[in-house]
Amino acid sequence: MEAYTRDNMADVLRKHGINPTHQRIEIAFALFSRQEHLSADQIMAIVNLRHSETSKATVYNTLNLFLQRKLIREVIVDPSKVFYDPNTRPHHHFYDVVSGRLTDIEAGDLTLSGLPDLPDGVVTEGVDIIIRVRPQQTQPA
Amino acid sequence: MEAYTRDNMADVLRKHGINPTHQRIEIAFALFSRQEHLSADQIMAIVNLRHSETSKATVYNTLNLFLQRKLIREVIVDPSKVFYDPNTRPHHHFYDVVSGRLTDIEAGDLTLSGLPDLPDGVVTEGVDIIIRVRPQQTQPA
DNA sequence: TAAAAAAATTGGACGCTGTCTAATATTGAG
DNA sequence: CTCAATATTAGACAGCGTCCAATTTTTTTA
Repeated sequence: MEAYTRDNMADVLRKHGINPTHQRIEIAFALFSRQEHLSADQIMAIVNLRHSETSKATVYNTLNLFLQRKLIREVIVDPSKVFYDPNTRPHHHFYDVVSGRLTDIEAGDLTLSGLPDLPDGVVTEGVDIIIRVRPQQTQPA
Repeated sequence: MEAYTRDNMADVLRKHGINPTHQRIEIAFALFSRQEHLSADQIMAIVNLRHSETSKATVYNTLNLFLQRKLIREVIVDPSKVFYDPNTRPHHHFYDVVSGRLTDIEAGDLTLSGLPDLPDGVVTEGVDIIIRVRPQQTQPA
């Protein structure tokens, strides 16, 4: 899988049982071609750059559909908005609390030990690890 | 430090450089006496149980002040609301995605190894680890 | 203590993110 | 092509959190 084109995005959608409509292809293409963490409003802005063709409702419908079908993940780090992440391999995040920028940490090398047993009757759905960072700076007094 | 009373909450506030007003004491008492993760609206409900005396603006002002002064922490797990956590010792969380319940994981026993170096020019502000769990259940087809 | 200054609180308007609904448009099957 | 199923839409709406200017409370000063 080298380049992301609108055509192979359609295939990816089909493989996940999603009917590839224009809007869905554009939204998927926005996320996958950039390989970035984007918020819903950023995605809407990108998709409507040339001519407005996708409504807010469709952006949210589509992102939630992609989430359900596990085509993308959501990243909850900012209290005011969700980010959508086209990388579904196991990984974690640096979060720059000043700029709001998210950076991936590959999960490969990373181990978490000493976790207590899960409470009874529950199963793990996922593990989110977020390293919050800020630009090093001479602190104001 | 055994019991949390309104009187010793005032001391705690003073120790953190916060002027202990009625409203601030009630809000701190709500969080510390319960040792639970509460959202702003839950805190407002608790504080106004007997007679309404604290406005929404004050609840938010106060929680943000407590955060600044590092009296409490915020926990960002639910896209729709922030939880406030009176436990500032290093620890992490189980989050039941169905009930929304948060449970502490003491950081003591827990180690994270294999972290890549920080990006240049940034310093760590904190590490959040969230284990998302759901009640074990025969899955509907 | 009284008077003045500083700090905190307030209601309500507001903005933003995300959901919902009912109407319309598009798609796909036969 | 026709019909049914699916997707999209605009706009109303709801919830969380912020902001503002006016008021109240607290602290300072004398």
